[in-house]
Formats: sequence, C-alpha cells, structure tokens
Amino acid sequence: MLEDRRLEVLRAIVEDFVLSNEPVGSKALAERHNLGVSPATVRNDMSALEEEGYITQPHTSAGRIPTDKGYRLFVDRLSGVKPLSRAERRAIQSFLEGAVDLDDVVNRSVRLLAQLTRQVAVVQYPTMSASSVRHIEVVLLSPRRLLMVIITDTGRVEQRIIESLAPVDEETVGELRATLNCALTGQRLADAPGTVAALPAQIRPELRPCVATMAGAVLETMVEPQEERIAMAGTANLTRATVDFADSLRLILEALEEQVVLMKLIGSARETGTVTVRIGRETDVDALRSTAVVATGYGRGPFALGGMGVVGPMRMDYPWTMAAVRAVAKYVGELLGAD
Amino acid sequence: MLEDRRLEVLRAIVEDFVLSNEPVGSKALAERHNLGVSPATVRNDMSALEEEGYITQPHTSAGRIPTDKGYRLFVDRLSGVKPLSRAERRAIQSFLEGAVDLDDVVNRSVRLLAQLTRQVAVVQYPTMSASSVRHIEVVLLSPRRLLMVIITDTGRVEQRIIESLAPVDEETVGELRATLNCALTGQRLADAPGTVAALPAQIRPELRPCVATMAGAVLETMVEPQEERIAMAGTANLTRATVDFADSLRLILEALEEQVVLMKLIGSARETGTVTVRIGRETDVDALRSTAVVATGYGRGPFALGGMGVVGPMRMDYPWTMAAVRAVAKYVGELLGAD
DNA sequence: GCTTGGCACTCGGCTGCTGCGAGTGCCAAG
DNA sequence: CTTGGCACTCGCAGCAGCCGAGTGCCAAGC
Repeated sequence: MLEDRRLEVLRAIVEDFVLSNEPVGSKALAERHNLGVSPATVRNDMSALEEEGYITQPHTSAGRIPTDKGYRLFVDRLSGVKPLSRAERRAIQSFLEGAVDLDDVVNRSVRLLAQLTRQVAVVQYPTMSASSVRHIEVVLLSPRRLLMVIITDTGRVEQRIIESLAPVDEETVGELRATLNCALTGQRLADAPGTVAALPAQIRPELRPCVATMAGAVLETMVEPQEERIAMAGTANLTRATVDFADSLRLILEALEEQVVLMKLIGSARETGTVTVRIGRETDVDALRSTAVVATGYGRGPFALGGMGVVGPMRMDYPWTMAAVRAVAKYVGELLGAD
Repeated sequence: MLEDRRLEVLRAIVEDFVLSNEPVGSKALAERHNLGVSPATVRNDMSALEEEGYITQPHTSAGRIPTDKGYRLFVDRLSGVKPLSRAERRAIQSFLEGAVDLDDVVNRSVRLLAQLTRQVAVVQYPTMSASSVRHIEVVLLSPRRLLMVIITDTGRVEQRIIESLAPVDEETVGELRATLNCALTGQRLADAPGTVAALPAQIRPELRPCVATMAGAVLETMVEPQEERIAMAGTANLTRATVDFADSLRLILEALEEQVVLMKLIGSARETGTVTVRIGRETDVDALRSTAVVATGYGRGPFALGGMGVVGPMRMDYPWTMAAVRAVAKYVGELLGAD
C-alpha cells in the first residue's frame, strides 16, 4: 500500500520529467496526478525514493529527476507498452511496402523509425549467418581472377574476388559453379562450415587449390561479422534534447559513428525476441552514459535477421518508443520473411 | 600597390579569423603580420574593404570578420593550395590500400577525409553511367521471378528482381544470360540505351516480353541517378565549430541527411575536374548558408566516377582542405581505375 | 595624397549585488 | 502515517557599473 504509492510517485516523476524536462517538485506532483495526498506526504515518499537511489536532485532545493535506476524500475514494472493506433500501423505498413529492394527496405525502415520516435534510429542489415544461400554465381574476370557472388534468400548479395593460382577457363568455371551450388544452395550459412570443409574432396584434383581458396572466401564472407553494415538516420534529433547534451553531443556522435559500438548495442538485442532497453551506463559505452538504447531483433522468430533500434536521451517516452520499435521491426520482419 | 595591400589585409583577416574564431582588429593585425604600416592605416583599408562588402563587423566596436564575398575572393585570388607533406601522402595511400572491396574503399575514403580535414566528409559511390558492364548474371529464383545482377568494372554490383509474365526454365535463363552479356559486356552504361532498345528484336519472339522487361530494368537501374548512394562520416566534427552553429546545427544535420541535397552539392563538382568551393549561400541550400562545401570528382579524367568532398564552417582552412580533398580524390581514383 | 598618432566614443561582456520563488527538511499536531 | 506550518537553501533573472578592445575622425607629417 505504502509501497504502492511510492511507485506511483516514481511513475509520476518519470512521466512529468519526460514531458517537461524540468526537475519535478512535490507540489506540482500532488496537484497534477490526483494522488489524493498532500505535498508533504509526497515529500516523504520522495525522500525515501531518493534514499533508495531511484531519484536525485540536481542541486539542493530543486525538484527531483529520475536516476538510471529509477528509469530502469519504471521500464521494468511501471510502464506498459502503448499500443500504436490503427492509423499509425497502417502508415508504417504503407511506407515500407513501397520498397523495391533490400537497400530500400533498410533505408526506409531507418528513416521511418527516426521520424516516428524522433530519435536516432539504427538498423542492421540482415546478417548472412541467419539466412540461407539461394544461389552462388561464379564469373570469370580474367584467366586468374574470379568473381564469386553469393545471393541469399533475404535478397542480400555478397561479392568476393578470388585470385586463382592456376589459370581457369569458362568450362571450369561452369564446373565450379555447379559444384558450389549443388553443395550449398538451401544451406543455412550458419551450418555451412562443415559442408564447405568437405568441398575440395569432391572435385578433380587440379581444381582443389582453387576450390580451397573459394571455400576459405565463403567462410570468411559468412563468418566475419565485422563487416556487417548498418544504416543510421535522425542524428539531427540529438540536438532536440539540447541543453544537458550540448557538451556530450560530440562524444555521442563520435560513438555512433563507430560501427563496432553500434553493432554491440543493436546486435545484442536481436536474439532476445523482445524489445530490450539499455539505460545510461547499462550501454557499457561511456559516451552514451546519458542516453538510452531501445532495440529489438527483426525477422522470423528465433532466427533474427538483424537488429534495429533507437538511441535517445534517457529522458524519453519509453512506452511509446518501445511500441514504435516493436511495430517497425514486426513489419520489416514480415516484409523480408515473405520475400 | 594600395590595392595590393588591401588584399593583403583581407588575407590576413581571413587567416587570423580561421585560426582564432574571433573578430580581428586593426592593432593585432598590424602587429602579427608585419605589414609595415600602422594600425591606423590598416583601419583605413578595413574601412574600404567593408565598404566593398568583403568584411563586416558583428557589432560596432568589435573586430572584423570576412563575409561570403570575402572568403570567395580569398579562395579565388589569395590562397594557393598547400601541398601535402610526403608523410601525409603516404599515410593516405597506405590507409586506402588496405581496402578489400568497393564498399570498403568508399568507407575508408570517407573516414579518412573526415579525419584529415576534421569536417563532415561525403563520398558518392561510383556511378554506373560512368563505368562499363563487366558481366550480367541472371538467376532463376522461381518460375516467374528472375534476379538480374549487373557487375561493373569498378566492382559495383547492382541487383534487380524481374517478374516474368510467362514462366521460364533454366535453359531459357542461360539463353537470356548469353544474349545480355553478348550485347552489353564492355559497354559504357551511358552508351547502353541504344543497345538495350535493340535487344528484344534479337531474341526469339516468345521471350520478347521478358527481355523487354529486363531491358527496362537495366535502363532504370542505370539511368536512375536518384538512388545513388553516398557515404558520410565525421558529423561529430560539426560540433567543433560550436558557438555560432549551436542553433543551426540541427538544420545542418537535417540537410545532410537529405540524399538529394548532398547529391546536388557533391555531384555538381564531379565533372569540373578540379576542386570547387561553394561558400555560404552559394550552396543554394538555406540550412547550409553558414557552411562551405569543398568538393571534387574522382576517377579517370573526364569520366568522373563520382564526387567527394567535405562540408564545414565557412571559417575553414581552405588551402589545406582543398589539398586534402584533392589528394584523397586522386588516390581513390587511381585505386578504382586500376581495379 | 597617403600615412600616422592622438583622442573621444561605442558597446559587448564580466562582476557583483539583490530580490524572488520554487522546493526542501523538519517538526509538532491531528 | 498524514498533514500544515515554517525556516532555510540556492539557482536564476535583472540591474548597475566598470573595463577594454576596437572604431572613426582629425590634424599634423612625410
């Protein structure tokens, strides 16, 4: 009962602060959220909440603002996920439906997400290891150079130039193409290593070094999660949360240009199957200690194709943001799954 | 003579202001650049320069700062291009040499440029219409869906899904592949429209609708300059030129996320064959009226593959920036040309 | 006729002061 | 446990005053 009201007070503080960006005081709180108690009572509760580390005051005799811990509690226990309106869902769908290819899907998604949430949006391109091979193409560029193109069922195209030790002719290329496709088409890339390792043995001896090289390249292309691409949009939104950001803005932008950092933030959310929130220091990135990351995976069930999410100030409308991220992820997943 | 000294004064003002970011006064000017005249004389010159619109004072009784027009004169007549040191050239080269594919080249270039100039860097992906077809691949996805992959000699890979009205089999695909390659390999994409138009006539009648669709797709893919991709890096550098930017930062970031705007800025420079500078309102983008754009084309001579450049505050070290842009463009051009 | 030193004037920015008000903590009474 | 009262804190806005960099103008000098 008492405990309940305290949580209610915390929720009220978070909600008011998100709205106004100003420390919220006991009086305003008691008035605006009909809590049925006096400001003095609220003050007692606030005192307790501060004691426990959920809120803090920026300076003596100012209102309170939530701490990382406070936001965390809010997200975990106090907020549902605002469902999007039917019109919003339709808007998302129709905006994404116009996409003509993979690049377009990703670009549209990231822009949509940025616009919707008014935050910085990040979308990871579908990862190969979660998709399967649809076709492998081998093209002769010159007698000693081959271009290998791997096409996946998500429409992603990965290319690689292979230098061959021995010169090869068109006929041999056909042979290689047939062998590779026969062995790999339909394979999940994640399962491929074994199959790939067995490849050289299946082919006539003089081609083995060449196939070995290609096998290596296939593996490298697939396993290498380093080179995964991401799209970002809405960095302009960072300036919205102006004041307290001002100094750190530069650091945040720098961190966001580090692919590695982003991949860790977004990538770690993709397997969970639900929207995850990292608040402040939970991001494990020092420059982002005043921000929060809301991310999720997209794509069919356990085999997430990639991750997407937004980065914004800790002071953000979590229920709405989580709903938006979830909705966009759902539609993108459907779009790519059906493709 | 008199005219000469005035220009010297303008140059000194630009150089000092770029360095200090503070309005520069007559006294400091006379001291720091041994002009051989007294502050009073400098004041007279400054007065004249202001009359002519090359400099202005932010408020009465402050020093002068250059106007758009002043920077323009400086760039046109007063500044050479600082040559890069040998070490710098080597650094550029070795950084770019490590690139493994086209994506990597572009990404490295844009990062390099951003780091070098400490500005926002933009690199346009090589445009197809300036390159030639190396190979066209056709893959059967399902009886009515074909994937066409166009590979250019710059290593760019463009993909397109074709819906066929009539079902096609593997054999037909082979035929299509042969026909397309025979007609188009080695063609400059810019020259292709005619060849493409003639294609349907060369093939047996029942395939004509299909080929027509593909021909349309080829043209669309090539001619469409809309979808050209660009890479950007170093947005964090915008915060460096803090104060006067503060309010407009948001607008600038927003403008830079508009592909169309960027393409116009960078693209227009690619054909000139030299480094071009757009200062302030010359950019024709309102949000960028307090910035300058230094851009150039890269790639062999008249057939520029694409454009690259940087966006920064008007108050920028033009000689150095121009040198850096030129150098990076040169190396990238060589790298892609030799590929 | 250009250059120069002198001089009065302007004005933005810094410093220090004051008053206001929002918000707190504590306490004693209900 | 809740509530009203009360003294206290402290950030902030507003104002005055000073300082100094920088200017424009003018009369004397080369």
